[in-house]
Amino acid sequence: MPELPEIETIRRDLQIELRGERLASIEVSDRRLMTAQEERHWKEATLGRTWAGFERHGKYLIVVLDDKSRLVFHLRMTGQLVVSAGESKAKRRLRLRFAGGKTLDLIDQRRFAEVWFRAPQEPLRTTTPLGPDALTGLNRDLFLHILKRRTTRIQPLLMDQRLIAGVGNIYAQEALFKALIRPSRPGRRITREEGGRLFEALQETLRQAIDHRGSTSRNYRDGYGKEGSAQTLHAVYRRGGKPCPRCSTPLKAGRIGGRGTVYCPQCQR
DNA sequence: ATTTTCCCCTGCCGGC
DNA sequence: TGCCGGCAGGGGAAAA
Repeated sequence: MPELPEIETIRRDLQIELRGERLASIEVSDRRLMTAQEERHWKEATLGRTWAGFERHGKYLIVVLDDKSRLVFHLRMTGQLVVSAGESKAKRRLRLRFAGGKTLDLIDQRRFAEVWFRAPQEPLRTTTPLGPDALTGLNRDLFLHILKRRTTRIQPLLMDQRLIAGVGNIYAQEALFKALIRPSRPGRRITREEGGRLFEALQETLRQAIDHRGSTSRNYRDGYGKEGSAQTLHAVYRRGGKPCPRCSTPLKAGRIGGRGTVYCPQCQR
């Protein structure tokens, strides 16, 4: 569910709410999240530590503690990180309490979210090596270089975290619509002009979504537990059969790489 | 090498 | 109203 704009929104919220806060307690209520041994290790290493930095790479959220150790979060499909002033009855997999009285809950309907602890000098070791961040690590030339000579279709290519980090199904579809390119086009068949257009479309799509605090179609919530409004901008995502906002032709729904995709057969070539 | 299928989970939605 | 299959935004492993 959450892609780059959603994680960025949560990152900013947590930075405002939790920077300088000291971790006072850890309650794990889903053993699938970490073993008892890992929980002991977390407590030993992080209790009493101050939360100093809030970073993001792609869809990973990275909290830096005062000793430079890090807590790494990946929310997968339905994870939420929600700060509350004190009490909250939310069903959660993890609850962190801070000395100042605030609470951070990891809420996660489908229980796919993951968390890791990383010691100060330890590499991040994300599950796969990540490509450059789609917002902060890309430029036009690098983007064109990534597309060049790749036979893979453009939509799964945009979503491949090893190549570009942060883009998921929603924003890949929206950027392709904005750039008037079909999701099924092989990367190598994208011209320089189209590639430049797609790069700009992707940047704009991500920035606008951040400005709207992310897309809530179902599960996503920001760091305060509130919905985003970027879903109001969606032109194609989950709109199969509905009229294209540009030409009114019915949008076409299909599957690419085992994932749903929607595009305008008239506008996107 | 690339692409598809299946799986990890839970809940929702549409169709019957 | 109730049941059931299909589907969901992530991502990895295994199979094709």
